[in-house]
Amino acid sequence: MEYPFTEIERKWQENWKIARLANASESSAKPKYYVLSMFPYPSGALHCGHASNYSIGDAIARLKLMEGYNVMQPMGYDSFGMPAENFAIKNNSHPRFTTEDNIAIMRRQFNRLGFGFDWEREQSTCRPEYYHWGQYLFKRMYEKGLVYRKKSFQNWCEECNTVLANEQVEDGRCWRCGTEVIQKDLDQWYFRITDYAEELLDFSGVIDWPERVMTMQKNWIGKSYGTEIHFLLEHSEAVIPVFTTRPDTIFGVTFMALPPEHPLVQKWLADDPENKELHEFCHRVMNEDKISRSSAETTKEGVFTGRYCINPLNGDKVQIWITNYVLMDYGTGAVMAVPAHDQRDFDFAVKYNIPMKIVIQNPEQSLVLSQMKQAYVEPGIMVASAQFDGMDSLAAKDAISLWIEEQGLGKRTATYRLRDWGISRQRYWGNPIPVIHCPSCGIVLVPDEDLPVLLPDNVQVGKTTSNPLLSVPEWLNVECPKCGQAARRETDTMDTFVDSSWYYGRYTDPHNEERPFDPARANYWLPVDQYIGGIEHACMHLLYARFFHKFMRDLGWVNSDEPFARLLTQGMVLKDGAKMSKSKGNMVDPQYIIDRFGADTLRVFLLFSSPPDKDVEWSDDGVMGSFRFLNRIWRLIESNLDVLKRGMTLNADIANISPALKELLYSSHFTVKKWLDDSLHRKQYNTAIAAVMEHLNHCVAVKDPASLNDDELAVFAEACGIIPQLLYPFAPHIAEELWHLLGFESMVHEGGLPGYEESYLVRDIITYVIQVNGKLRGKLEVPADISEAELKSKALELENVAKSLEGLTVRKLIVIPGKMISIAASR
RNA sequence: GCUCUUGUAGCUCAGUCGGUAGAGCGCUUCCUUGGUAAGGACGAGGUCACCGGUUCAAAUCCGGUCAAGAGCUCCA
Repeated sequence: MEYPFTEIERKWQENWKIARLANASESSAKPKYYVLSMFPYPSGALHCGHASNYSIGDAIARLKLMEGYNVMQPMGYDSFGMPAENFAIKNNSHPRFTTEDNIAIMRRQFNRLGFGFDWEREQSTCRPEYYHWGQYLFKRMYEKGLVYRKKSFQNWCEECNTVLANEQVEDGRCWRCGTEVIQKDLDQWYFRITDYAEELLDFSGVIDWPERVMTMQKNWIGKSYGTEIHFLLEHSEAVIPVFTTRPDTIFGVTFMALPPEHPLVQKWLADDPENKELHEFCHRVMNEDKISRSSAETTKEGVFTGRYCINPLNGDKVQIWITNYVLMDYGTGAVMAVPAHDQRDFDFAVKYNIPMKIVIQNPEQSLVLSQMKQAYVEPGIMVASAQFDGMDSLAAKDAISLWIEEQGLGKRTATYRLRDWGISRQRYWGNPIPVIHCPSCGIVLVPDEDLPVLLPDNVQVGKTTSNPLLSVPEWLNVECPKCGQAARRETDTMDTFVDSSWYYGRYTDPHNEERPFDPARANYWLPVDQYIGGIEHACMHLLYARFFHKFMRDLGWVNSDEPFARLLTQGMVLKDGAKMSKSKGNMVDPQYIIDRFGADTLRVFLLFSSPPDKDVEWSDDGVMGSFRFLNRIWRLIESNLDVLKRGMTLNADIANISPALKELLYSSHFTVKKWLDDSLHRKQYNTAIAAVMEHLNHCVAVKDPASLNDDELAVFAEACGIIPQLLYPFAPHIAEELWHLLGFESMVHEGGLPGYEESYLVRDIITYVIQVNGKLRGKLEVPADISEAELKSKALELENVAKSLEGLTVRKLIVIPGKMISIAASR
């Protein structure tokens, strides 16, 4: 007989709704706990990955509910973006409709899984009530000087008429239409995230983040310390600032490497239209897509400009080359090349026959220029470096930097790998940037009272090759809010990562019509106590959200430094070792599992199969195992209901119970202790569930409970009675039903966390293991209060022990209390 | 190339302070049963990837090797 999961799950989902279990309010005497799982893109029917991720969040939410917190667990949808637009094109519909349809499907399935989401706080980023405040934030950011427009080269597809992200360029061609991608100099909107680079490196404001994620962010931001030095252009006033992390090699500079985009290069090109070689080279390099351009495999190339600059330290004349391996947007966009001590410069110098100069000698084996096969990048002894000769190169770094500063030739500084965040997208389905372009006033922000700039509905998605917004004249053409002249709206929309950078704040005050959220309400809930999501967001979403939070803090809207105090990065659901995906055809439909075995079975399977931060390997047998586990629990309690109800009214006198029941008593208390530790502190729900399984085995081992005496019955009833509580975070429906069957009027979480008695964890008979020279030689069952002397003599008397000690002298006898005796013996 | 993670039963994974190698699934045998993709009992199955070190004692600590996976990789 299968337990009636369908009725049970429907019943308790209804009861929770009536009791408003998931609806959080700020007026509570309990301490708050904000559990948040990263919101999904509304793709329609849930897949196993959703079920798995949100099972973790719900387990945490329910644990905290039991623990007595005022828990908020909201849910929403990251509904703007290309996938939604493309989905609508494919289905010949409008993204607004397809998105809302999908949301309805997902909400229904979330409810079928029994997740305790506060639907009164639901957000969807494509709704005007939400994106209104994204525009408002954009404006505040603009006012703070954190938004700017910059012309820069972008991957551009002529056919689609849009900018492509780096990952949308495949072999130099557009991923959608296959058109060759060109680089186009475009005006794009940027957020000045680099202003916060330093602070984003500091994680002292978080409580518990995976080391891995923090390392990834630190690497991504990539702070490097170095020195900025100014090289003077020969026969000119112009200065070329360079950034280097190796000031100790400055005396070895033999050429200057500039990218074609460098302003000086651009000026020379304009001044010298006849120089074909230069023009052709620059044109070719600039039109290469960024991926292959910045790949280490790309062959280094360059052209000599015929110009020189002067090394400020030794007055050397330095050739200036235009190259394809220097990036305009890192450091100062110029590299002082030291071929003898940098592999990239070495490769380039060899190819173009540029001289090299050794300025750091290998103390092990002297370098000889003509014999060098690669650059010498290790530390060494300074040579050919004027007053620094003979110094250790590591010490020379500081000495030279100091000298440069004293001479006013430059300064010590740090550079970051992190770039400003380009947020412009030439697509329809995104949040419109609230800007109007006026021929006389220039860039004018849309006044707050005119927000939100609504996305027009009457576009024909997919019918135009360019941004569909360009084809809506009544939307596009407006009066300038300042001067009233005819003006045009900005047609770029914002990167969807902007929408997801502050949604956690909107949940705290979801219906505010005056502002994104009321600081008082936000500060009640924030920071998010537990955030849950995939590690793929380590350097994107999680970094952007931290940036936004710090910005909002600087505005005085929030009083915390970090948005997410604790972070859990969950694993994926795999099948046959690979991620479940439509293209692989290895999808499992969670709805089928829910219909056939129930939501509780699915949740238990997903949580039991591995720790939350590791991947789950899908297994039909594993699902069956979870289902059987719940059925065994059901039978245990349901078939002994009358006995159990009576037993729960009794108190046990442990002097009066059999050894078997004593073991059960131990199991109850040990299991609760382990469960509390696993679920609450270690967040290892798999082992917490395994502990319940083991405990269940002990309960089931009690045959014929009706024949137990009253003291034993009390122990048995306690052992069975804790199971609903232990099950609640993972399988809440069956837990509530069993709790209810046992006669409780309340809901499980109102019973609080289960407790244990330390005194029941002490056993009065202890099994000692005896080792002789590290080998197991015997076992000894003794009372717990035995004296050490007696224990030792008993151990030595054991037949096997005595035999293995024959002819040997005991050198050492170590007693590990409560566990074992180790005897070291030799001749 | 660099960094990190993992390697334990057929499978998925536990193993806390170094102290008797464990759960679930699967498997063997048996019992129950004309509601069975069911229930119950007993059991088998491990060189803890490999080599070395520390220790009375190593899956656990240290060093090395191998294998698998992930991230970064012209960042001056």
